[in-house]
Amino acid sequence: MDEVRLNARMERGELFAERCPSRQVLNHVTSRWGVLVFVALLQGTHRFSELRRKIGGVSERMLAQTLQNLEQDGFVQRVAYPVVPPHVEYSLTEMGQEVAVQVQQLADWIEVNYTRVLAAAQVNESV
Amino acid sequence: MDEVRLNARMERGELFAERCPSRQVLNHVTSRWGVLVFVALLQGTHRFSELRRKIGGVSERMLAQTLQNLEQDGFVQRVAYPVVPPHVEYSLTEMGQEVAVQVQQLADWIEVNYTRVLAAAQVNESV
DNA sequence: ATCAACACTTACCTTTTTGTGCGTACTTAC
DNA sequence: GTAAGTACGCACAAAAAGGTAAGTGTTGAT
Repeated sequence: MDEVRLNARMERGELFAERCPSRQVLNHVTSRWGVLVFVALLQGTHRFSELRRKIGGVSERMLAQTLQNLEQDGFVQRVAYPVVPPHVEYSLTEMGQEVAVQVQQLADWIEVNYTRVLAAAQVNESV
Repeated sequence: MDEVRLNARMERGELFAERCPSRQVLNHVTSRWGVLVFVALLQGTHRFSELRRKIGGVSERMLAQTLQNLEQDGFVQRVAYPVVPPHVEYSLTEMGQEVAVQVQQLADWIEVNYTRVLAAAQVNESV
C-alpha cells in the first residue's frame, strides 16, 4: 500500500518539464519582488516596513504576498511579537540562505554589468 | 556643463532603486521563460523549434518574444540562414554565457532541492 | 483631539502577461 | 493532393499580476 511515498530520496527536478513542481519554486524565487526580498534579507533580519522602504517601488500588497509565498516555501521565517503597535520580523531560514546566495550572485552580476547590457541594447536599437 | 555624462565608468547598478535601469535587465533575465532559455542555450546552439520542444509548455509566441528580449539585451545571438524552409540558430553571446552560468546555478539548486521546499510547503499547509 | 506608525487585509480597477488560432512561402514526404 | 515542418507575425481573448485606496485597532506624540 501507499505507492506514492518514501521515494523522495534522490529525485532531481526537471525544470524543462512542464508539470514538474520545481517550476513553481522557480517562479516564486524569480518573481518580480522575490529576488529583491532574498537580497535584502541576506543582509539580515528586517521588519515589514523596513523591507518596504528598502525595496523601492514595492506596494504593501505585493510585499505581503511575496513574503507569504516565500514563507510557505520555507525560505522565510516570520516572527510576530504580540505587542501594540505590531512588530514582525522577517529573516531567511537555512534553506532560504542557500537560495539567497545564488540569487545574490545573479543580482551582483547584473548590478556590476548592466551598463554593458544597456550599451548592447542601444546598438541593437535599430533591430 | 553637462552634469550627466561620462560617469558611466565604474557605476554599479542599484537594484533596490525603483528607477535604476538594472531592474529591466533583472526582469528580462528572471522572466518566466528567460531562465529556461538561458539554461537550454548553455548546453549549446539551438534552433527555434528545438528550444520550443525542449522547454515544456512554452508557446511559440512567448518563446519568440523572450528570445527577442534577450537578443536586444545582447545575451543571445540570432543567426538566420536564408533557406527554405527557414533555418535560424540561437546561441549565447559571451555576455549571455556569463549570466547563464549564474542562472544555471540557481536552477541547479532548485532542481536538486525542490523536494525540501515541497516538504516545507506541506508542513505549512495549515498556515 | 488629531495624526502618524505599525502590519497587514480587502475590494476594485488597470496593466501586463500569456495563450489560441490563423496566415505565410516553400519543400519534402505520403 | 494533402499534410507537415519551418520561424515567425498578428489579432483577439483570457488570465494573472500588480497598483490604489481604504479600513483595522491601539499607542505615543503633537
